[in-house]
Amino acid sequence: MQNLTIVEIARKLKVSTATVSRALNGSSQVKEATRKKIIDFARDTGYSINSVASNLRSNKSKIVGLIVPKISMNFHSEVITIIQNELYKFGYNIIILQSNDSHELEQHAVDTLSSLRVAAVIAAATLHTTDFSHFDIFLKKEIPVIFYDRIPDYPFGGIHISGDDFQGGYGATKHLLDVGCKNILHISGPLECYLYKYRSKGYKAALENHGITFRKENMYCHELTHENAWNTLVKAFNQDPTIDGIFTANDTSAIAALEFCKSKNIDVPKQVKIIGYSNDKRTSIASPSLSTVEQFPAEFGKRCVELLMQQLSHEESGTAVGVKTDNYVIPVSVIRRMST
Amino acid sequence: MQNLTIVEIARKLKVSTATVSRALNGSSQVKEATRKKIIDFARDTGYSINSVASNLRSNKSKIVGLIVPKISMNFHSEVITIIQNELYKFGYNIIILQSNDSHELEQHAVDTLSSLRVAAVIAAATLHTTDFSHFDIFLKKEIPVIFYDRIPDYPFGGIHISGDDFQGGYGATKHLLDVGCKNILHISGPLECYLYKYRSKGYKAALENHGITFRKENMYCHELTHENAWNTLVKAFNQDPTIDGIFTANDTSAIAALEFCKSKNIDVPKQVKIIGYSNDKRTSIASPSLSTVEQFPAEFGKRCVELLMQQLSHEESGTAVGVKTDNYVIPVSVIRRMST
DNA sequence: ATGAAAGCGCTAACAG
DNA sequence: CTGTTAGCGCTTTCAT
Repeated sequence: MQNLTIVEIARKLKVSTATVSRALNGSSQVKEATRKKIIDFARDTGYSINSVASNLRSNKSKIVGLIVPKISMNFHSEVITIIQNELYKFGYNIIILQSNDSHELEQHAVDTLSSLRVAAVIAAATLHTTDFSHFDIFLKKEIPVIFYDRIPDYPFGGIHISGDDFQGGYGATKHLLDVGCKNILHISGPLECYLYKYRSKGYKAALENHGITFRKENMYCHELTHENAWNTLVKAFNQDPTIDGIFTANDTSAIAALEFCKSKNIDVPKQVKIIGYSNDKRTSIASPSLSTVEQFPAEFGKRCVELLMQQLSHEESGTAVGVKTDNYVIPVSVIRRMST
Repeated sequence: MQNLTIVEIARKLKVSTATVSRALNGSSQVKEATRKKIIDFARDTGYSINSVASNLRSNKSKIVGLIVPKISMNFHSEVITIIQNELYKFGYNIIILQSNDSHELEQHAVDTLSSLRVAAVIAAATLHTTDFSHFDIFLKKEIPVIFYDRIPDYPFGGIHISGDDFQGGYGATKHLLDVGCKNILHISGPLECYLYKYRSKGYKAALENHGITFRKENMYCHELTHENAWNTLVKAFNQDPTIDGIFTANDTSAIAALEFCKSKNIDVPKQVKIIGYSNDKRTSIASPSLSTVEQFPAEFGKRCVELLMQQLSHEESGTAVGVKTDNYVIPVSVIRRMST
């Protein structure tokens, strides 16, 4: 079946395409009778506007591009769900591209979104992105960009929304200290990544504030897979069996730590206490349930959309003065469970 | 910054737009020197093709629309990840819309994708979708449609990819019987939904094949939230404390069952054995770890893309003879863990 | 309140 | 191998 166009509607109804377009877009300057005639005809014939043509002509679209490492990551999938549902309220849709934490794919995603002429971009960079200049293309075109979670750690355009990673790291470590730990192992991700950098800074600050000297043998940095964490644990406990607390910068590693302790008959929380990061769904299921740091993904999502719509509406009203640059921090909260 | 167009490139380089277009699209009939000149210029000036214009003119796009209940559902997020990564190999991108299991939103998603003129559609319907006629619009326009997981339970166009829900239900129940259960409770989702209908059929068939009469008091159907499952468990165990096996049609309910048993000091697996469905990440973390049915989401994703590309390439070569209709079934596999 | 006409940026005959 | 030309379907002045 061929797609019906407004030209055909216009011909059938003996009006001009301009009128059809107006009626369909709810312009106030169409006679009620004419409007009804057009709307009814469109409905009955199953007319569906060609957004591609519309977007080309008007040079705007209602599509927001998302770049995320992997949508199957619990935190991101929750953020995205919220983003989409919030954006829906404003008639926007999202197109999602995954970088799989590969710089090359991220670059490609940027190119794709740029070609697609999306209205705005929301991105969580790869673990290894330290240079964000490939995002410049959006800023140059005055396309709003919002980075969340994996944000640039240096002055860069766009809006940055991060969790309070320093406070998260500080709070998690302080919690372990408060419940009696003296020798805390920290398993961190790569320090180039904003998240891990500040979580570990929080870890160090908490130690210092409690009169404990940071020892670099107690901190390991690598991609936070289950396997990596396990290997680190083997090494760390071999070197120093007196470790009595573990703070991991994600929950997968905390789960690995829990399983490691079980396998070595180390009692959790008696001998070793564990706290993770992100409040992954699995942490509350584990036994003992794992303490962790709640990041409030819904807040991230809402904040992203709120700030985006702010910019987009400014733009529409011509009030735009280039792309806004700003930083927002979402508070975190330590969740105490049975592992501490 | 204004977007550079091929018209401007053509003018600067003193060639025609056609030549620019050809060079940029890798046409073989452009002199090497000309091509290089154009490609270089485009790269240096940061030209980015306007896909919107290109799509409009050529009446095709490299975007596949996805409609899913919720991307934060473990199974779906895994399927989507695979779909996107597979599609990437063919230069396609995806635009994702969530129905939140609402019929109204699903309808809206269909409208949106239709307007966007996507190349194809991949959909997992809402829990309550029994009438799929709103998807007709794609079939009429000869846009390939692939339903997965939540597929129509009656002859309907497009390709249907489902897990082997009957065998899954059968296998799970048989497994409980094999390990000694005599009185098995089945917590199912709404039977209008393909998935649950066939899982429960499998449950019944397994009972019968083992000489056990199905009793309708042992089967409850409702949306499978943690809370609903909990309420059902309270009711069921009040009525019949001799239940010694529980087969839930999703993992959230299995987790609820496990927690329920713990709260009532019912030993799992000694007094009651539990098996869920989907191999959610949480099931292997639970303690005792939960048996479940693996659905191989990666297979779903790969199959979707494989079949899609088949159709899309047919279409391209003009071999299309309407939209293909077919059914594919992905095998499942019972995973035995400590809960049984 | 409506119509005529121009054109968004690109592709694809067709011609040379 | 390259250029000319005609739109894709829609929105948007500018008239009337």
